[in-house]
Amino acid sequence: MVDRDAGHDHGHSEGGIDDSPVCPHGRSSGRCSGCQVRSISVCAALRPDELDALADIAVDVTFADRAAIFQQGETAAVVYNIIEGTVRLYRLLPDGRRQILGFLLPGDLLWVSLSERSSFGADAIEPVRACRFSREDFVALADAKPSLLKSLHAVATHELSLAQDHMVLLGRRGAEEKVAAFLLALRVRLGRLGRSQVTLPLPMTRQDIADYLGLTLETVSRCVSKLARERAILNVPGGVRVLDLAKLEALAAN
Amino acid sequence: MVDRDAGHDHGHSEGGIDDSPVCPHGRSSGRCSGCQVRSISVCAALRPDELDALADIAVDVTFADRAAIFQQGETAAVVYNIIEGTVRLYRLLPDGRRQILGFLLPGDLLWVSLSERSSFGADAIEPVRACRFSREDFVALADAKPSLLKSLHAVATHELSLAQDHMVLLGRRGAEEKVAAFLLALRVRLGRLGRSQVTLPLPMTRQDIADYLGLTLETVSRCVSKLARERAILNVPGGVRVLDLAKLEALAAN
DNA sequence: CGTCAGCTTGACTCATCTCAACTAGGGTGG
DNA sequence: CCACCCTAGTTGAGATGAGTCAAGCTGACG
Repeated sequence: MVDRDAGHDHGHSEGGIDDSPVCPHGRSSGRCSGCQVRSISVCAALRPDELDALADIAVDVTFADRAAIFQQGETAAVVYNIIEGTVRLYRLLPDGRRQILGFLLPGDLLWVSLSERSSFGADAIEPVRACRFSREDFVALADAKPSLLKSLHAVATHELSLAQDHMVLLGRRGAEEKVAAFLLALRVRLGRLGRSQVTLPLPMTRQDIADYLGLTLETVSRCVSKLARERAILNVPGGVRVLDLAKLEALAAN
Repeated sequence: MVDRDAGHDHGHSEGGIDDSPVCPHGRSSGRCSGCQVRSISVCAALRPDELDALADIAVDVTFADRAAIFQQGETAAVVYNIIEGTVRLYRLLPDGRRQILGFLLPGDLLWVSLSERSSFGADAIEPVRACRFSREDFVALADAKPSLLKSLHAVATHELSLAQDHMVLLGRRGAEEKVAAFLLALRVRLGRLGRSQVTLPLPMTRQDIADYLGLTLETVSRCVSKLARERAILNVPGGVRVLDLAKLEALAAN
């Protein structure tokens, strides 16, 4: 439990590389409207003119693989909308134990609990492109556009529901069940993004999965091997292929 | 894992006993403003005139000890504001395993994830008094009063943060640590309600605590006994007295 | 070609679960 | 009023799932 996944030690690199506006000083129309994740993110709630207002306060940023987006305890007054790549959210205990709270995929919103210091950290686990808003701008826009605020609320409610799923998983499921449920949930989310339902990319390490599921990396590895041995999945480089969906679903027990 | 806590079998009793408005057909002024939990609930965000609007759509209801407030899967189009008593929120797996998602205390908001079918159930674990709103009324009011909507959003954000605490607890803490952390968190919440910080009432059963912490009731019992043996707490009927706060905090390790 | 991070696998340990017996308090009905 | 029952809680002894420690594998990269 001590020299666990040194990934976040790469931190402080403040991965922002490209900090220029999407289309510097350009006209707004069409910027957000061409966004590939708009239809599945908060922005979907906005009318075209509101979208332009949003585009005016948006900055396109990228983070390198393993870059820290922000750290637990930091007061980051920003909101990100993930466009591409995967982000892990985590919370650290004082003694170094880590719990991964969730993985963010394109279309997901990453907000630092408005104005307080963040209770969690976030880093990129593959190259990430995101849309950044300053907290003030974003809040001002939300104040002005009730539809955005309602949409935000819907997002928060949805996240709460995901958090509840996660609690059940952590508190009341066995190791094998956890792994199966994790893969199935990922499958569904990728499906909603229009990605393959069969070959699941796993950009996170075993340690990440373990910290997400409340297990050790060895246990995760053993469970994955077991699933592969039983021909429920097939290990492929960088991910996993679902061979027997029904068997996986039976193992996940819901 | 089969005949666990039969409490929710008492269900379907639909505990609503007193369904009459707070002050039937009466004038509104002063109803909500005299509410003992107003200052700590969503309602705190409202101006006096808005409070009157709220009072007009509020219905005072009570639930008997062990009564189901609503059940998982049910489409309950309501929002409750807890005034008195304790409520447990739970989620059931198909095979009967239960995870308690949280305990609601006076001032907490109980909403059924607006308009969808509820992914969790709720029941009273002692006599409960609550303020009920129909979903439509509540949403309409939130639409009309942005301050209420923002307040709601703040509540959701706060709950998300609590859920994250809970995930860390479930995924990365040992049994003793879990029990200590549970007692400390309860202490803080009761403190905010102006209740004793020393004698903590525990209206929930050991099984409830176990299902909240992801343990078995025997393990909870053993941990409580151990804490008592070490003079960190003292078992008193219906609850627990905190003897050595520092020791408890050390055990909870945060 | 050597190194290193990520992953796998095995052997053993240990925390927690399971099963079971027992105690205490409260309510009920004969 | 007492005998009984029922729920909640406690405690012990033994079983077991997951953790720990350790060795070895593999592919990427300098």
